[in-house]
Amino acid sequence: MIRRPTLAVVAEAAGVSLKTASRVLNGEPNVAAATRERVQDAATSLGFRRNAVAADLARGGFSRLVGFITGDLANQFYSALASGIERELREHGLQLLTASSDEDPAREGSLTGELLERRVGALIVTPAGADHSALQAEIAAGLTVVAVDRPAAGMDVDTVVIDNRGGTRAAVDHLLARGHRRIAFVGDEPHLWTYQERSTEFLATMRDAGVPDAERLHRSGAHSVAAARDLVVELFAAPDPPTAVLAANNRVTVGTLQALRDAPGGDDVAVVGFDDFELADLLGITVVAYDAVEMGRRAAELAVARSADPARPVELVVLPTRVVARGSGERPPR
Amino acid sequence: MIRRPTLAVVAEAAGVSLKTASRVLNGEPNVAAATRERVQDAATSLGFRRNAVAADLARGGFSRLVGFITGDLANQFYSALASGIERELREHGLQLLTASSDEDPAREGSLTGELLERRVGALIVTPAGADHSALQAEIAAGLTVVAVDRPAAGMDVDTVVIDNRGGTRAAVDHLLARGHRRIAFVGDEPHLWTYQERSTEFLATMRDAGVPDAERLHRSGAHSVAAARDLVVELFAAPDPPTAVLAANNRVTVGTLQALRDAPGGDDVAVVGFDDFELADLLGITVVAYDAVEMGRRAAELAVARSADPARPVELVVLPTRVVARGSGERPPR
DNA sequence: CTGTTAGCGCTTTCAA
DNA sequence: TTGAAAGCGCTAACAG
Repeated sequence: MIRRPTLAVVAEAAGVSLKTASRVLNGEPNVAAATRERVQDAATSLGFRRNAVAADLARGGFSRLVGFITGDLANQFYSALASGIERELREHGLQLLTASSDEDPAREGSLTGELLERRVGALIVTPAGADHSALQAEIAAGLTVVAVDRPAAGMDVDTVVIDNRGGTRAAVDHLLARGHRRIAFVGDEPHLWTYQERSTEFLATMRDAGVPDAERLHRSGAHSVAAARDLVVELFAAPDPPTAVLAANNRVTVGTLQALRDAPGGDDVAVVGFDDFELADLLGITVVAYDAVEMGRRAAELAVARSADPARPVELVVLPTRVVARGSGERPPR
Repeated sequence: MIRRPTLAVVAEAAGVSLKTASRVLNGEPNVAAATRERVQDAATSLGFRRNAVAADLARGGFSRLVGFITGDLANQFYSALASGIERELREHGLQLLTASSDEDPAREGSLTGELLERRVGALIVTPAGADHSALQAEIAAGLTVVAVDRPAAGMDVDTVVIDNRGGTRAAVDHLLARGHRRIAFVGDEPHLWTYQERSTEFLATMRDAGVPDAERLHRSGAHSVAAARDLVVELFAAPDPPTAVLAANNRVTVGTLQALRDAPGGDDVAVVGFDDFELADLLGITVVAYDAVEMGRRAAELAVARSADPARPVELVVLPTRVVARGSGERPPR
């Protein structure tokens, strides 16, 4: 492997000291124009490329990298986050280091370790585990941590989430306004924070509307499309079935649609799904939508802000949601 | 910001030399068990965390980072690639640095530069631009480059692609076998390599089947869902319309479905789409599918292999595709 | 089995 | 406006 020219080589070629070359290549002021030009020429002709590894080491402290630890990069939602994060970081000359935890808390821990070894200046996390005590120590040592999509249990860090409660309430109101009373709620695993928010608000909204016994049509545990489908099939096999379904996330929505497609009269059931998805438009599915890319961008923004000013107050950003009516949610009760 | 303990501090606390501490913490052999334990204890009690930045610099050459430059991380397909890459890299103790080019060649260039400054050991690229001459010099300097999804024009590097031609032929044969002759092809921008492969093979397969004038129903330029929809509407407004459509990628497939939904008799038209997508199953769309995560994994594998042995012959990996019949592609011609 | 001595390529005082 | 010298925290010979 061919050696790359170092700053020293460039300096020598330009007939200046190492420091002067450094000044020029970093765009620092106080260099004579002629000198500047000489250095620049030498650098380009030698094919010089600064070594960011060495630069970060010499500067001490943190590297110009930011880590993002997430459940599964292949997941539409997380990759939208990553995209927003990366874009914002780039504006600030930072680079993004991504790592997938597969939603496994143990793995989340080891990934955190690896990123810390790389001396990331900030860590953006979609917290999977419940115990982040290890991170606490790091925060004390000056590490910036930002939680995105859900809060980090027991940690007082900057956080970006969407308005889960408001979105849920809007969705339920949307259905109530069209005359539905027997509205089913189908949610993911109960230990998930987003589930809890949505579930709680569903029940509260129903109660506020004076609908008794909303729990009867309230289900959880639909972590996969298949599980959601089964749950919905079951709901419609029972007496006094729902006339509308609020699917608490996009996987549940798909499962619900599968179940309704095969059920007699399934076409008449109103459906509102939480989370937008690519073909919801084509399928005419009414959803509670929000901007995941923006969510990532805001998280990165917070990370940058805190790195710059560690003393600033901890911030909680709540992004809005909106109901996008596409047909499925506007059907009247049978 | 609190200072982190360095190796020297750990060594001192354990009463050994710096090098011995280094040996223990890197799991190198030839250390007495007692010493090992002493060092390990000191490290944990001090909360030591090795500095990968310093380690990489000391080792010289490349860092243990691999860069991935891609069109748009928010895109389902690219994020699947990223996911596969990241997983494979982790197996080898490497970390992934991602960057989105927005399919802009200029941006691709500057991102390349930034990653090179970080001294990435390899660069995995979905080449957007046509001119990679800058990269050529880097390859000569020992950089490993792997192209994924499409070849890098004019560069002789390891490459992972899918069998675009085989997939196209299989799709066309699938339709021909059901009696279709008036088969339309709707493709993306003609300058895209994948378009060219699919387009060419479509025409060749039609010719081989003895279908004259296949060009009549052959269209390109559908870079967005809307453009695809318009193109399909147009095809069906003309006399002697197709009885089947081969949509050359998933965006085109969606546009095609939108157009057919609104067209009289659109339900009878057979549709096969290139690229699988999340709800194809629910919608009953027959597609040419392949494994994007695996594609990423293979690319990372090649990157690792070449870094280990720069002299190995350049490899071209062609991943298989398969037709997944779900209904839309099995309709007979009217 | 363990330690000593040089750097890696850059930034950063502090002088000149 | 420019330069000299001292590290950043670690690895890598090479000795003992």
